[in-house]
Amino acid sequence: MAIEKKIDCVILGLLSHEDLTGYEIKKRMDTSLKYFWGASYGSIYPALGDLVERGLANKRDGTENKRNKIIYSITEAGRNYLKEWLQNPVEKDELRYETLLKLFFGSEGGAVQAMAHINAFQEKIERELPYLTSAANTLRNYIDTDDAHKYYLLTVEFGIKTYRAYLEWCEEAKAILGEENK
Amino acid sequence: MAIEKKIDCVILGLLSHEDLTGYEIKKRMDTSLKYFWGASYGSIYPALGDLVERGLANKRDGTENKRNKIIYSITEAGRNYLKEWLQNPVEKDELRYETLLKLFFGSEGGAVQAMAHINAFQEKIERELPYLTSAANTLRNYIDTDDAHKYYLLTVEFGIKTYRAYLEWCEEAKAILGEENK
DNA sequence: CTTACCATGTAAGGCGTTACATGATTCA
DNA sequence: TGAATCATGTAACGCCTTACATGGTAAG
Repeated sequence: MAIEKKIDCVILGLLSHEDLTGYEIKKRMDTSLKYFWGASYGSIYPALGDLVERGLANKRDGTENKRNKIIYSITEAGRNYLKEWLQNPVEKDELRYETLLKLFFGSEGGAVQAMAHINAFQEKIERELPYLTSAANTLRNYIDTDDAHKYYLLTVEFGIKTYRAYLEWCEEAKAILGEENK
Repeated sequence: MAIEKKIDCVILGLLSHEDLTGYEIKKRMDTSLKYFWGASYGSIYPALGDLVERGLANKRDGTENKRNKIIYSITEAGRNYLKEWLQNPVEKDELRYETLLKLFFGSEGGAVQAMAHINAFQEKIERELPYLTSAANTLRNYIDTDDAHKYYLLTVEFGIKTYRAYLEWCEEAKAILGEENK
């Protein structure tokens, strides 16, 4: 009943679906998980070594024509560990919106500056939203081939819904700020 | 053009509106800012000392009938520092949704368990949303008394919009998961 | 031939939480 | 009188990012 380290759980979660290298794990984080989680190599590789040491994962050599490769897979113990974490209630969801922070103190910088932050935020969201909608479409097509797809879809839908709410807010926020500039 | 530490900026931002004690700063974080930022005493008090040392804030004794109290105020240098940070583009908005993480790996734990996580999330949001809407109403009433209120309102509206999107998603997510249970 | 990508890892250092330690006051 | 709130702070420790270090391969 130890307090599970999140990085371990993320990695085990990914390994529960397929065997992966550290590099591939990082890629998954930068694509599928990037909308709600992140990690760097500096935490992934040490965590992988740790997982093997604790018997929660196995490593094997997967070198292909001289390209160095270590493939990790989940063990029975690892799967149990993952399941236990999954069972426990969520401890906390953490947000750190620097954009909101700058806006909260916006009166110090003025409306023009605040507007610029909102625009930058809006552009970022508009740039990323298409990836989410196309991911959702792909997942919907394969929803019956693997149970896991359904769960992926859930998280993607979460992203889509919140991103759309963000965009609505951007328009409203700019309207509120715009009024005083007349 | 140093890379500003966020905790410094938050504190200076709060001090830019009014003089505060460390305790009061923590309270602001736990109420007005809690929807998009957080900090503990263990980071606030050391940061305050640091700010004073660097000439960005002043401290004075504010002891009232034996109750120990140190009141901090922002200096001119502090205000400039804050303004510079406010000017710079946002570096990153960070989310760490443990709920989404557990859902992403939900196929390992099954629909019932996933549903429980969604329900817990939903209840938390439903519990907090009323505070946001009432804060928004209050702010709208005082919108003309202080320019800063407008910016506070912006962040509260962000919370309201995203929270409503969360709730919509909860219903949809449960519907998707519910189908397979028939 | 050079850019981008594949691939693994370490070291230093920053940042921040948790837990602890202490004590006054207010209110029921 | 006990609980909640006001009030300040430190120490240990954990976790993670950034930057560095290295080298192979594929594609244009």
